[in-house]
Amino acid sequence: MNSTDLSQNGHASADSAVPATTDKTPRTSRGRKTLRAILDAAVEEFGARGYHEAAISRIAQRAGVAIGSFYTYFDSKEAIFRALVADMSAQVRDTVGPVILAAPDRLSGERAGIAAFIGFVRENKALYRIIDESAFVAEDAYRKHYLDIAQGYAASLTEAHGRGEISDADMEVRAWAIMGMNVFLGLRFGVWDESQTPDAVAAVAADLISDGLRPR
Amino acid sequence: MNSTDLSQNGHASADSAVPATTDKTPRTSRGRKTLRAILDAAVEEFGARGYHEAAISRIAQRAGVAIGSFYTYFDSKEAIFRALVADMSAQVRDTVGPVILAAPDRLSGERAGIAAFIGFVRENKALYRIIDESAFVAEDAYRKHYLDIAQGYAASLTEAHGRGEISDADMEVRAWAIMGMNVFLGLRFGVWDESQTPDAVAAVAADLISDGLRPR
DNA sequence: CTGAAACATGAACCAGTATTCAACTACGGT
DNA sequence: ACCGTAGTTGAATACTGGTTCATGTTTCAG
Repeated sequence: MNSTDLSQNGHASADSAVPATTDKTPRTSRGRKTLRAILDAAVEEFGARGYHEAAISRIAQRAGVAIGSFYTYFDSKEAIFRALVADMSAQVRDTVGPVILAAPDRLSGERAGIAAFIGFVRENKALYRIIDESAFVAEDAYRKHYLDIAQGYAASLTEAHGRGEISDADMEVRAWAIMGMNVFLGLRFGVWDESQTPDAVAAVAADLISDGLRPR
Repeated sequence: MNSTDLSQNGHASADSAVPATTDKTPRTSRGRKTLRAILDAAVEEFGARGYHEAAISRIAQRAGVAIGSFYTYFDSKEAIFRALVADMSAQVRDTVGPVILAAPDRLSGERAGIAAFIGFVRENKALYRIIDESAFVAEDAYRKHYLDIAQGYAASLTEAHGRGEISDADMEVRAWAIMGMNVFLGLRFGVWDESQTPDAVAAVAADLISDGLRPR
């Protein structure tokens, strides 16, 4: 269910006379198992109730541990939330990115990417409740998430242009435009309503991205 | 700064043996002035700190009234937030909609619409902190906002297709795609960074919508 | 086996703040 | 000028839930 480190001490501190932010990484396998349980419970809880309605006590309960144990692994409610944001962010990139690159050309890649994203969303409904809500809870993490994706996206669009696969224009603006498209389609046709197949939605969207609205 | 009713009693109740939800609409000009002050203060407070960090006491302070006065006009924190969501929602529609329709044809309308939206966002930075956060505070209001816009958008796209101005495809998907585009561009180039002109961004986005990425 | 480090426990603490309410003042029609 | 209604006030109330901590248990290297 997760993929990256999930550590909260982003900066691996070496110097430390004062106990710094005590390292909370588990050292035994029992610890790792408990951490995993807390993390999974947190995704459920935040996903179901959102950040502010979510309660540490309830996360602990879902995980089957005492409240105190939560604080053995995380410094605060915000800390675990940030860890989840970083993790989900990586998951999205690791899931959708490769799909786009694997396509024979950029235009078909876009289509596959949208379908993959919608599919991912359906399997991970908590995504919006975590990443999007981070805009109001941990704005820096939110910005980093989209800025990182947009940057990578713009770079690969520029490459595609170099290969003559797409026309020229400001790739950053395009990256943000396409990203927004994906996010909204994911919300509407991934979270709110699953009556259409991801492929059907992706086909329409990819067509829009490829050829625009202008009649043939 | 506002535009619609802002009443919280959406359903104008006529029958009422029990004082129902006491009508809080101001009756005197003094009352209207105070309400206005509270509303403006609330936009500031919510805009600056987000829903949960915002405090009624602080809104009252900003408005220069006592806490009790707040409750003379609103039943709760959520009530005023919902009123603001509805109001901003209407403002966006009333600002951007006409711009699109005023254009000679749909494609140039899209461009003008995007520019208008980014411009609006720059003048109303609290927009995202209110409408987007409503997804986590008053989800029904959030859904209504986007569902309403998308519906109107899809309908007008269908008309444009009828006039032969745009190609055929699922207009609802297209509406959501374009809406997402706008929202993200507004956030990135309206709220986060104003180094580019709305027109420049709109030009790139409109070009994408009109002709797609495919090279000429 | 053994002791120190890891880990677990949950009652108690505490800070923040939404909401209430009883007393008071200004307004506007007559 | 007078009175009922609208509006104002802010201290007190009530409650929620994040965080701490002293105590107890498990793990594991030596």
